[in-house]
Amino acid sequence: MAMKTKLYHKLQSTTTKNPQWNTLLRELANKSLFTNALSVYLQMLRSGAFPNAFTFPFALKSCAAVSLPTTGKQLHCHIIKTGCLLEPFVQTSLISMYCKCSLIDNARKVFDENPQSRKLTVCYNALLSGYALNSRVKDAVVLFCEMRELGVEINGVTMLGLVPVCGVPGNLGLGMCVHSFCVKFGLDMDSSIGNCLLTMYVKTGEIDCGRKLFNENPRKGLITWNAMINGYAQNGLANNVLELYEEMESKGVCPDPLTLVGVLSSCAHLGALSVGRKVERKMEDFGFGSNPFLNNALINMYARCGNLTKARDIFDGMPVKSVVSWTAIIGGYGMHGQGEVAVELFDEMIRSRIRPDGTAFLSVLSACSHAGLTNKGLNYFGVMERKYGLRPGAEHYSCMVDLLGRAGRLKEARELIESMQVKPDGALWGALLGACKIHRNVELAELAFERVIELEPTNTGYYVLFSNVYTEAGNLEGILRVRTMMRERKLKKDPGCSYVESKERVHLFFAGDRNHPQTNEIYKKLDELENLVKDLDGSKKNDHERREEYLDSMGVHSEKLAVAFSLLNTKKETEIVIIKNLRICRDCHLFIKLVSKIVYRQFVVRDATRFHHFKNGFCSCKEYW
DNA sequence: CTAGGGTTAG
Repeated sequence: MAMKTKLYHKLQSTTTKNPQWNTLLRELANKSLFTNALSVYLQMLRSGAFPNAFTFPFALKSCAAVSLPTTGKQLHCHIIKTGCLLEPFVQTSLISMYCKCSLIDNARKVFDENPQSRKLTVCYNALLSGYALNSRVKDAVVLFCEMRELGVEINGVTMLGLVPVCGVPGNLGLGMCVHSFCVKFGLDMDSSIGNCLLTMYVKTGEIDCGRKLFNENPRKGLITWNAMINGYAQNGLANNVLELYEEMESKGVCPDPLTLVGVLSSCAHLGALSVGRKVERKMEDFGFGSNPFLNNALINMYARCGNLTKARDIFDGMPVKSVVSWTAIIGGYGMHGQGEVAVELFDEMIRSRIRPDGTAFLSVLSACSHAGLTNKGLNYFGVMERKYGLRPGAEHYSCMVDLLGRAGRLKEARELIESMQVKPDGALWGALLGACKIHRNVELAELAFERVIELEPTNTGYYVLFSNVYTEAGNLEGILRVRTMMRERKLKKDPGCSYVESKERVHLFFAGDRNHPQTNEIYKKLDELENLVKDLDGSKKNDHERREEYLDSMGVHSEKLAVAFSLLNTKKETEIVIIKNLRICRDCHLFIKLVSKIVYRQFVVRDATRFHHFKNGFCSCKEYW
């Protein structure tokens, strides 16, 4: 009897206290102070107060936000003990928490074990968004069909869960089907769903469909602009990004960090340093200076635009460096041939207990391959799977083939290809083909070429590369065969070009180009340079190199024009961005290297091959000749 | 006093 009274009193006192605890918890959770909210929850338990159906949603939300699955499971136990599981609010939060902690099977179990879930739209919505989060396309679709069969009400939030599921390449059919559902339910005019559909289209690569939705949207919000800008950015349409960003500013829409991330990433692709600098200033004006996403994007932008010092400063100044920050700076050093620094940084990252992921490994492998650190690269490649359980993807294999191939270890490169589990892609055979060109292995080049054009039949760069293998072997018949092949397939080599950014403008050159207003000056300068270079390096050349030089002096490569232009118009280290089908040729590389020795000027050469979207003519100030 | 949702970096 005494016990009963004691318990009764305790319950009495705690029930009166509960609302206070709950209020505190709610306030913290709403202010995104999730860790604090969770410690308040623990304090509450210690003080003897009982959590109730009003407590759990906030505790679960906090748990989901900071992704603490263990705490989440404990909460689940408390919910069962207090008998709150049947509360719809609690149940939904619980499902959502498991989804956000990537414990989707636990979420499903909660859903299945409580028959009333199947009557509640909110429970379905929580689970559906969980499938979306974990990209379980099929499960999401099945769940949606089940809702329709059972006649569960479908609302806007349901579609917000379902639409992003379709945002994977190759799922356009499904995406359009879901889009038509939105129209059918009259939900497509909802601004959130409109944004979601837009994102879905750009993620499937249907950028034009996305743009159509964007244009048709009468009430574009910040998120709409961001979705379109980042959609362009993710599809490599950097010039469209800058154009749209300008339009956005002219309409007086204020950017947020997400906008600027997309813009910076496009500046990085284009080498548009001056626009990038403007964005950096804007970032500071708006007080986004310490946003980690933006700082990572800035590191990448400066690194790709050749200013490694600045990139390093930003990196060093970041109080918390994520694996993305490390990858950006490692990639930056790798890109500029400073493989040793890249490797050191990678090791330092591991020492500071940041776990590398696939992309981080890719950056260090590529750094090794460019700097000729073959054995280091092989070592990392081994560690990647053995120690970190990361299965190498096709891109890692391409990098390794490049690494081995450049070092002349063609046999090993070939063996690696034969041993790999993933399906080889074009880049992989292309890397082998490139290596065959360097090391003059015609036989293996023929095999690599055969494979690469099966996968990328319209990539003219590979035809040219292969024909150069024959050129070097003096095989005229081979050259002719490749040319015929190109003609039959109606392939024309895209003209390569190079550009230099100067005074807010992009100055673009094609080979033999005479369109630039300063053409005469540029050619005069180039002539001067060619002579200087010949004098400097003429003595120690073998016949082969002499012949190449001769062939080279026949053509005015776009790189050379860019170098001459930059000497005439810019004062400091200049970045020359090269857009060719494959990569800068050896001769131009040599030319630039020698010129920089003669004139004591650094040139940063960046190959933007994969991002050439110049067809619409980007220029940072919209003037373009 | 309570649940489900849209746009970011390497």
